[in-house]
Amino acid sequence: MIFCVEDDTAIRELMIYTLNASGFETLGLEDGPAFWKALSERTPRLIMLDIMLPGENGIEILKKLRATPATASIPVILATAKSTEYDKVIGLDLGADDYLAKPFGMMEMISRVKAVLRRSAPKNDPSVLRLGELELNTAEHTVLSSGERVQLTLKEYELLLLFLQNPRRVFTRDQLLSTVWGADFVGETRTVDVHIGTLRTKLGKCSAYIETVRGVGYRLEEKA
Amino acid sequence: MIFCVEDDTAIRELMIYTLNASGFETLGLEDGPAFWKALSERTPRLIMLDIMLPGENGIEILKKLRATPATASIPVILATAKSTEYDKVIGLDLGADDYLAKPFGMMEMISRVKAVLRRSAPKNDPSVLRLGELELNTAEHTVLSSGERVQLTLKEYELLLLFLQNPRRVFTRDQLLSTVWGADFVGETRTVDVHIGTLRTKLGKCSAYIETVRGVGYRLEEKA
DNA sequence: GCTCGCTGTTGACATTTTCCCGAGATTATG
DNA sequence: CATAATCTCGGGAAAATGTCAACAGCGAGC
Repeated sequence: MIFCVEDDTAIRELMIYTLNASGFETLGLEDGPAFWKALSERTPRLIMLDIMLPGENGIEILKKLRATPATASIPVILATAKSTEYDKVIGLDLGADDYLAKPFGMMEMISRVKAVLRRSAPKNDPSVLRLGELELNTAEHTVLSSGERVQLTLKEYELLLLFLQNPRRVFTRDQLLSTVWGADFVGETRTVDVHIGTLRTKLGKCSAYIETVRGVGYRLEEKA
Repeated sequence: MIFCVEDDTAIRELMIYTLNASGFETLGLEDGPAFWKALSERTPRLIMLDIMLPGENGIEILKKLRATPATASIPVILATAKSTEYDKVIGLDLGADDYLAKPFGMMEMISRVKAVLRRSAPKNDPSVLRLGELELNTAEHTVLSSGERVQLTLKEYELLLLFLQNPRRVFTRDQLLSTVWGADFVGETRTVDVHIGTLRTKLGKCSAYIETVRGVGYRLEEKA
């Protein structure tokens, strides 16, 4: 998820359209209040931040972000029409990760977005999959249920990974067997039941997320 | 140490002068051969790379740098007079960390250098790595476990270094082999087990930090 | 040039953990 | 309430890992 903070609707829509077309889920925000509200609900991988905003300007927002530990490491690309060198210096010394001077081409924007994401990948993108209170980290191979670390065996982990990669999708036992165990696996479909069982036990509270679809298979879904 | 690769002597001297004045030790190189020779003797924290060079151009140099594990993570700032969007795209997509279009001001250059160094600092800089009661000093090539000096062999040291540089991250045996032993190593993955074993023995108390992830590999983590 | 000692590698074997399957218990559905 | 599907339990099998010891390669020092 990328946040795009830009007050000019036409530019914002163009940016969002382009980012989406490049495969980035994007949320457009038109000013400071909208941005802070969105930030309280989710954490973006990257923030495109216009300096010239009505009310609170981009520089102030960037300062606050950097001063807060929880948001200090979110990459920020500053975008603005004030392309004098002075402003570039100010922006970069505040800890912006990159800078775009208007008018900028959409191709360049995408390139810079990719470059910044690539740089920050090792730190900020530990490949975390989340659903409700469930969290799975592929880099660390760890799973948290309601914030608590859960020890899973390989098969349990791979099952959960598959479910988290395809939330709400129903998998038959055969599909699970061929995906997790391998296409050449020969054995009972009961094996799946057993592992689902142990997985549920270990997940505790979050076990409710794993839903049995009678006569079909299983599905992962966040319960209200 | 910053490498400044630029064929125009006047510009190169100006850049070196400014970087030095800002407290950065700088080495100027005028072309590809001079650069590769210098690189073989020392590893810079940052490379300022002109795209337009006689002979081997900057893009080619950047490609080679990124393709070699030992140099892949050295930050590179591309500098060039070819400020068309096309070239920016090429440069950034190749993994340049930033881009300077000539003519650029020296203030902006310094700002970008600082910004890039700040971003890469956490990865490239520290000479002392710590995790819980474990301490590794890359400058002295020493390791302390619970305050006591531990004598490690080269492979053990390099394994521990890799783990400390990526705490909590899981490495498969193959990843460890290709990173520590080299991509061209041919041999059993068992070798890793044995070294992990000796490493654990030597680390004493801190051996508990090295966690086995069954079916996957190993991970370094501080236990609660 | 030779030996000694250390590092790194490998195979064999021990140990631990995970996995699979059968069968009875339990639950949803109509 | 009957039926079919699913859940659960425990033992034995299989796989992964830990450990040990032998051997090769290399450099230091004599």
